[in-house]
Amino acid sequence: MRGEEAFERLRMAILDGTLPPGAPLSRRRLAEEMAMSAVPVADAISRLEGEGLVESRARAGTRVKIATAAEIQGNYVLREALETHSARLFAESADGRQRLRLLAAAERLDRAYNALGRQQQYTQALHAKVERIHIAFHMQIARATKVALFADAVERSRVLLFNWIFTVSPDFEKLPERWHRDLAASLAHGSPEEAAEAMRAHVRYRQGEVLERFERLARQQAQDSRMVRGPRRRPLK
Amino acid sequence: MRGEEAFERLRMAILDGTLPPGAPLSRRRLAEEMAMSAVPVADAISRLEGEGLVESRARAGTRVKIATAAEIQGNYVLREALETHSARLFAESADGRQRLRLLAAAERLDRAYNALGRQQQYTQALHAKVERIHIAFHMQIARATKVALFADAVERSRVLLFNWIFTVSPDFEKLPERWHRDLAASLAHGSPEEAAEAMRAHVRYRQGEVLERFERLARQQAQDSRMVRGPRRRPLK
DNA sequence: TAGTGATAACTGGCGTGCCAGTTCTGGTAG
DNA sequence: CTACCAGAACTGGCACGCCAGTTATCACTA
Repeated sequence: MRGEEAFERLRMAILDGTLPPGAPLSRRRLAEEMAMSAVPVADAISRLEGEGLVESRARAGTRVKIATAAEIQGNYVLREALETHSARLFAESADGRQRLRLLAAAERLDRAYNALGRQQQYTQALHAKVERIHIAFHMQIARATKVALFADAVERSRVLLFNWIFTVSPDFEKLPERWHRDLAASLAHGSPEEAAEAMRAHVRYRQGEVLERFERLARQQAQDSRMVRGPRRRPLK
Repeated sequence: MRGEEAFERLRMAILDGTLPPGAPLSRRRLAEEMAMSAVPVADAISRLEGEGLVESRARAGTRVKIATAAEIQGNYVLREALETHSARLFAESADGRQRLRLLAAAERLDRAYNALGRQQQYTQALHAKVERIHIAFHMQIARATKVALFADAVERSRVLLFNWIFTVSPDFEKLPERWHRDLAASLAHGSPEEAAEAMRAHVRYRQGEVLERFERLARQQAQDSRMVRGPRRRPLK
């Protein structure tokens, strides 16, 4: 029971940005914060490591995983495979009610993104909120297939990027006005092939931009740490 | 170190059929067998549970997961998504050497299946050996993409079924003579679309048969356990 | 014989504590 | 100031042992 609680709380903290990539996860400190012993915390961390959310080096600390550009790239490849099939299955077999709900969800999601684009400045809290709606939209498609194993795989792949994407702040004002509404229309009214192709374009759409931002960020951070390696290493957090 | 060892050994034992679906995994017994304490074993089991290979109920025992028909079905859906994309990427970007190697691997794999079909009787050891070649063939396609995250996802989905499939013994003599050679030819010489469609057909090929066998097996086992529930429950192992 | 129930054996969850290895800190020498 | 290094502080891996809850056993009853 306590192990489950530790797992869920840590997972949530990573996903909502409370524990950003690179944040240290000390077994003892977390155990104290959650009012339990170190054992269930260690088990939770071990499971999170299995999901790829966390990285630990024996006796040298555990931190929230910092993705490499290659891993971001890989995540997009994986998602293209999963979500393209998800779209195909949706177009093949979703019922009328599911199609209508998807169109409505796309409407809400686009509104949220457009509102984000009109904000004066970027805040992670707002970004996190909209990304949660975004993930819900895609999960609505995946879950309509009624195949739990498949929907779970889609969710895991989304969750990985969901964490990583916080380290960049996209140009929200440049996103297409009808970004998801057009996608939803293809899924709801198009053939399976059209739905799959629409989703493929959708997944690929921001891949290049995100990758480029990540690489720039990684170069910058490498340079930062090289600069401080002269006199002394900086305490990471 | 010991935890890693426990994890790998248990994983291997599940995959090669030493621990078939339903086999009990007692923390203390395994710890004794592997000459370590219960902690690393518990951690390994926890991670295996995260991968879906094992199922544990608090204070009532842990066993190797017995798949339901719905999960088998879901596994095929997931694999269709992953492997279809895998095939597409292979056709798009594999180099000449990789294509030649794939054709050769298909040749070997078909020979192994044909040999299995000529065997007088089914033995699990032989089946396991051929299935390992089978999985290696598909991983050769996935790894050619050079996308680790994606190849790992393909492997995980394969591994799940790899365990479950042992509970049925297919009609090996009815398998197509050139089952994988034709697939490999499509991947090595066809367009990305042709490759994807060939893989789709390949994945779907035995899905129906496997599912039917599983359902029949499940019904039979349910009936068995209902019969012995009259006088006394049978010790499961 | 079949059914029942007390109980012994066993299960996974977890608290405590030690260990060897890594990282951080502050004092010292140049 | 900078470079260095010894020791303090902290890290994750693991052993041990207890606990509450589940399951198997077997004498006993009808």
